[in-house]
Amino acid sequence: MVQKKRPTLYDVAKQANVSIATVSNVLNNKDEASEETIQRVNEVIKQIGYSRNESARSLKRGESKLIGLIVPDNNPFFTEILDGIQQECEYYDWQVVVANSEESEKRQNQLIELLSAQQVSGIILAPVSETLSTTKIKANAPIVLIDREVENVKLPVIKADNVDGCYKATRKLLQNGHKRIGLILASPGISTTVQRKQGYVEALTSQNIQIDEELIQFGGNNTGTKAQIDGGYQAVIRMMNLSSPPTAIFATNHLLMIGALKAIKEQNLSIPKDISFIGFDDHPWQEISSPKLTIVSQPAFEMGRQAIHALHKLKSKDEIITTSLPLKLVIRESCGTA
Amino acid sequence: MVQKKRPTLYDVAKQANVSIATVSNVLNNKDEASEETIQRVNEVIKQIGYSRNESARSLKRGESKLIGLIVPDNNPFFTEILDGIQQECEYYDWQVVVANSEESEKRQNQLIELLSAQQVSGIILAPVSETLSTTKIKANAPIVLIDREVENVKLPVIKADNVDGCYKATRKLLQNGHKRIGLILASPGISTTVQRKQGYVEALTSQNIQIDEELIQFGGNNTGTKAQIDGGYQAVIRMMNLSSPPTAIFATNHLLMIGALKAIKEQNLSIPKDISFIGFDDHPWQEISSPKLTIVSQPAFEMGRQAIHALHKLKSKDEIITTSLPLKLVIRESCGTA
DNA sequence: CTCCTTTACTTAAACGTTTAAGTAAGTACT
DNA sequence: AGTACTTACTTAAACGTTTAAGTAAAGGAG
Repeated sequence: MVQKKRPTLYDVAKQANVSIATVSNVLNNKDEASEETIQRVNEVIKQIGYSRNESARSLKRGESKLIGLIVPDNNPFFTEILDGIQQECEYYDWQVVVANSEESEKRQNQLIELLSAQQVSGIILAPVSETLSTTKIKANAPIVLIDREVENVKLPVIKADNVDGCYKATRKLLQNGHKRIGLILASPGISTTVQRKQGYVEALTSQNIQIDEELIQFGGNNTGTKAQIDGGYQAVIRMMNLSSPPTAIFATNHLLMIGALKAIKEQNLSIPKDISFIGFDDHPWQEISSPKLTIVSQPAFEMGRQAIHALHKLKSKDEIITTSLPLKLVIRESCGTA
Repeated sequence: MVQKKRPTLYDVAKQANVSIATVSNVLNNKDEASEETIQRVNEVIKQIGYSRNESARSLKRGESKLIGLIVPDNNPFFTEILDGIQQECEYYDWQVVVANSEESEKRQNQLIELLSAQQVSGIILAPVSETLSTTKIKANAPIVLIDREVENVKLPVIKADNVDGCYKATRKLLQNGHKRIGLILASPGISTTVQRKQGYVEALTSQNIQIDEELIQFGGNNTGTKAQIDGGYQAVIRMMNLSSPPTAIFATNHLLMIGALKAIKEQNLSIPKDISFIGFDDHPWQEISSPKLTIVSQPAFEMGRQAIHALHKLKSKDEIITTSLPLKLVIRESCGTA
């Protein structure tokens, strides 16, 4: 694979009869060259097809034009976040390196290292654990947390208002007369789980309904699409086997929801006649599901955008922005009355 | 944002009482140091937490440990490809920069430039147009095409066997007695569209059935999820308004399929009783759709893996690998008899 | 006319690696 | 003992930028 050598500042400088410093100044709009020279240099650049060697620049500057994104998996929620990040990065002329921690803290910390070694300008991190080892947050790039928070760590975080979103969903079911509402949660160790449970609990207690721990099932101790779906499936099976099964179910993430719906279908229960249902995350296929599902919808794209925004503020003004974006309850056809 | 300066080779060298060259050799397993020195250097590295400045290395080597992935959008198919790419990159110690061309050739070529400037070791490209401008394939990084091919370009390409896959799907419908089969295609300008149409045409002509161009509808001239879904929707509407509407429909990508199903539902047609249906791409939610859909399934993850493999072969042996992976027809419940 | 400032540059060092070339000591062979 | 090879290093240059410091010429103020 023979690759032509890319032209350098020297090539441009020679052709334009100036020093490399001048070319560099022109490239960086330093306004220290005459209009005429700027013109000439730019012409040569275009003519010989010069573009900057970013490795050299990064070396000198101590910072590349890359930002890192670390997600625990590539599910559609994080893909939508990536979308938002990419759009916003365009403005800052950043490129995104995506890495997958696979819900492993060890891997996550390796990735922070690897990205730091690339001299990334910043890292957007959806952390896997509740506690980020303090050694690691000294990574040599600024970090913004997304989706999930960690305790005792002073970092910007862009998250959804899980408590409120799940409060609203649960209240909706309560308003429809449900008293026994099954809650399906993901892994206990992450902040979103804690907060989603909290919203559920607050809604019930505000109506003086006792919490029945049997109705709260964790379905996401394992990683991987299949495992998560199965977690949701098993959670429903367990609930429906209770002496007094729920009349409504709230699944608090997308994969859990799919598994839950599968179990409901297999049990020959019809939504919303036999059981009411609220799911999580809106996706195109829901337009054709029947019944159309009432869901809690997350502003994933916007979260991505805001994360970049927060990263920029952190870098330029040392400002720590923490944003909690509202969750929307999209009411469709899956909630009946008890 | 005060960042501690990262330790360099010098820091390691000083502490270990050797020259930076020796440290470098140890780091790169050059086997030119005594066992004792290797030990000592490695200890110092761990102790002071040294890790290589990849910008400096890239500058010297003329190549970074990054590879670029350019996709036309972030739909789940490409996300699964990314998954495969990431898994395989682990082995080569590469990281992935993902960029979105938004189906724009201009943007795509900009991105090739930008990635080249990052000194990427290679680029995996799902090209937007049938013809890649020849100037551009001279990018200073080796390129492997994925999913789509372009004419007259000698590059490795990892694709699905679209002709065969769509032949099989169409034949299935023919075997079930359907004679008027509606085909919904994406944008005419990409190779996958051409090939999927070809598979359909071959299946029909092998049964001596005349092609009715009215039954071949393009739904994907526009970019964006909504637009694609709408394209599938409109395609069905147009078909069903024909004097002699189809008795079966084959939608050749995921978003088109969702739109098509939406239209079918709105027309109060029931699958497979009133109309038979074959879709594209398998995703978790299909487990809970009713009826369960017969679909053509793409090995996206494997395509990602193979792309990295092909890239490596291209770089190390200058070998141009072209792979056409089989498409699988997953038969479920959406095909009835005519 | 002299001095000062501004403009439009140039020079050269530095960023942190890799690597070719050099070296000094030890071992092996004749 | 002399030569040749091996081992285990070191030295120094180079990769392509950015940028602080320097400079020469022109313009303006007094």
